Amino acid sequence: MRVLVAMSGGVDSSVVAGLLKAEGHEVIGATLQLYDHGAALQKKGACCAGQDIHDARRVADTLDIPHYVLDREQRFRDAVIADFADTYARGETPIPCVRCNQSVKFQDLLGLAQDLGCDALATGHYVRRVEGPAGPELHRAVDATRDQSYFLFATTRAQLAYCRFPLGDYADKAAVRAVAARLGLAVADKPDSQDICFVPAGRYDQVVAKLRPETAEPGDIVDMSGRVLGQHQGIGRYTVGQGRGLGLGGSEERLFVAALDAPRRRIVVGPRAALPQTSVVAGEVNWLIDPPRESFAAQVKLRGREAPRPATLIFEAASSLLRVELAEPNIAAPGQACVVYQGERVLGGGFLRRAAIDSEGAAA
RNA sequence: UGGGGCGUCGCCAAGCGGUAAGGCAGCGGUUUUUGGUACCGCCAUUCCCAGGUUCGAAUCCUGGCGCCCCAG
Repeated sequence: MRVLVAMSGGVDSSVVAGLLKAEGHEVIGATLQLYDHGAALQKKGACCAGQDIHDARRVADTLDIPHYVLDREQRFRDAVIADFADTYARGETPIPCVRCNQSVKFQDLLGLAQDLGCDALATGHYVRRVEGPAGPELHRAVDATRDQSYFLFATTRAQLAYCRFPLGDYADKAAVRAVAARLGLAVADKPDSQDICFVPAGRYDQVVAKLRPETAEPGDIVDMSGRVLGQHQGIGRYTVGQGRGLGLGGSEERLFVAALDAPRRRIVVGPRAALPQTSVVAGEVNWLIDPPRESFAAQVKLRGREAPRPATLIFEAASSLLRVELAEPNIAAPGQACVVYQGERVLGGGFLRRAAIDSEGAAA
């Protein structure tokens, strides 16, 4: 088949291109230029700009496949970076990787693939696409430590049907690197990417502040009864559940961010034990199954690095809200993803909405 | 300017003559396609200042300085 490979310039997507080529497919490589060259060059381990574009091109040359570079800076700014800042301004915590997957990757790039007459779009994500009785299913990667299914919950069923994720079955990253080496790819030993790709210096509160200055304005840090404990230097530097960076000393018990009150620029803090919630609500829900009509038991993952945990869910079709009752109370940060799993399979998910504590917890 | 109390790391706080606990904050790191969580490491040669007593004091004495409280 003819397949378009999203090549970031990193090891993973390079190996995907190499594997598909070796399997005899007609492979076309595409790399998106998403943000400023100059800034990106300062940073190691980023993707989608500068050096990475060169790396992708080198790999394409090595594999002898056509390679296209598409300038999508404007689109990326609008769909990912702006949302990133806006979300902080609302007092929530964004997941840029999900927004990026939702827009430039699985919409734009997928559209390009179709325009080029491709049969599929392949990426280097660590997830598995499993053929089930009712069509393709999205499953967690074999290597649980690298699984990226959390970031792909918003993928539509149509997108999933068209996508391929060859790395989901690999035991670990070392195995992937071994393939890169075997194929003679120059990026075999390239460091893994990490952090947010579009923030060169690793200080993204500054990036956010440039777009939404109010996120860097000082405000009160209050306890759950509204008592002022100190000052913060901008709501954009915090997320619910965070313990560091508050600068509040003197207490015996550590204090964590319980809620962000954007309108009043307040940060509500409390002891860790006061943070977990039993009920959470998610919006912008996407289902990879037929939308459930009745409540059901499953597992949910509320943060990228935690394991899915048992919960009972009910989807309100009318309001398109997913209501979740957690078996074990957990900390939920508005803006983060609430991904629904059934064992290894991703059933769907949404973005966490703010809970009552946000408006009531910090009574004046 | 009578009486009482206190001054130990940014904050809280052990120590009561034997050569500075701990917690919080902070810093660094590990982990990680989101700076959460978690975990690891670092963090007062010095105890408000100056003398003195002692082999030896943050711990005892004297004098300052600075706070706080009760009286006026």
